[in-house]
Amino acid sequence: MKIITWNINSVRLRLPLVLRLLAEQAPDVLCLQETKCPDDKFPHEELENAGYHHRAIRGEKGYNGMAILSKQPLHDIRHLNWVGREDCRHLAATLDDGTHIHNFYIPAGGDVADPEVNDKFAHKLDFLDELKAWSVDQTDTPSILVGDLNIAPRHDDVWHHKQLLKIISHTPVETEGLEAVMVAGGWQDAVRQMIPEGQLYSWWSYRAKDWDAADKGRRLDHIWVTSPIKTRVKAATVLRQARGWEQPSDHAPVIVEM
DNA sequence: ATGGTAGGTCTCCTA
Repeated sequence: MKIITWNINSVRLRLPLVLRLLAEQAPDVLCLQETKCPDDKFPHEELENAGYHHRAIRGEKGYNGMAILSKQPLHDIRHLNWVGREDCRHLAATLDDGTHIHNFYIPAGGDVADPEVNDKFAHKLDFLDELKAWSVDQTDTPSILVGDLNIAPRHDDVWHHKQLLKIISHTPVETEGLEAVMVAGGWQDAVRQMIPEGQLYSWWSYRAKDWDAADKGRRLDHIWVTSPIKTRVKAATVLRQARGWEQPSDHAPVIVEM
């Protein structure tokens, strides 16, 4: 089984890229974030024709938005509200074999790394606290957590550790917070399980003149599994070339095979 | 220290 997570940054604008990914990679399950698409405008027909007959969607106008596209049935489609909000940052479903899939879009957190003056950063830290508390109950279930977590936890998940210590996505309070979530849930980083060494990124800013040459990336997108299924992880890849496709997302797809 | 790009929507917000 192959699962892919991708922050698509508008599923309608980039539908051709989604179809290309599905054709080239043929994942069993594709989890999208930032669809920016209300449910009544979701491009069902094209995805149905691509063979993804099972779709869970949860969108809103303009911001956020989640989707799970699958070749196999999706059961018990559900979501939780986080930090007392109803924004579309979580969507979950269960596969035939009982594996739970949780698709997340953690708040980016704004620019100033101080929760006292930056409400968006406070929101992000509150989200992490709730994720930690929720994770305690996931340890014994066969679960996969994927998504744009907007945190690059390791030194080699960013292009320059020291230069990014005060930059949101790599501040100690975030990286330690994410580590606490992993410990609480017994989550295993499936990508680093397969690629334990070296620089690895899944996001490159639109603002760079030449993202590929500069290569100032961060690993913001993740695929985790709980302990009961960690030995099933067989391969992991970041599809870096998708960042170079025509009119790309600023995120590359992250792929795990189990 | 600064400004750089992109998408959606209604003039600016979020990333």
